[in-house]
Amino acid sequence: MSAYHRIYAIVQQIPYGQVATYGQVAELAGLPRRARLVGYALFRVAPETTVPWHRVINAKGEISMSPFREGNDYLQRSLLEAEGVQFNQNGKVNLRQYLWQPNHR
DNA sequence: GCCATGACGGAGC
DNA sequence: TGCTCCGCCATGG
Repeated sequence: MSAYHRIYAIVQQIPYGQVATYGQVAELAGLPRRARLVGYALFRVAPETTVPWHRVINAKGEISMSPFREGNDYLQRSLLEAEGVQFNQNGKVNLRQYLWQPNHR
């Protein structure tokens, strides 16, 4: 089983209306300090799976932009807003409010 | 099998 | 408060 597969398994557990950070997903997947791999993994699978990739954002509470995404980053924001996640003026979400807390169910 | 890459994170200035 | 730099390492060519 590849590291990517485990990452996807974790992402699928993120509840509707909540978000998780790359580092958090990496840790839960048993891959501490490999946040970059999480982002890379999602980049490679995004268009082909039902994984809620849009619920994964960076530690700052922002959507990670990349020229390779060609606008998918904006789509991500729309999908989150559709789930009730609110963004502030700086394009950030309040992690204290929306961050997924596995322990807390 | 070697090498560049990359949706990050966090320390340092 | 904000920008830069560096460590991390699986994947693909």
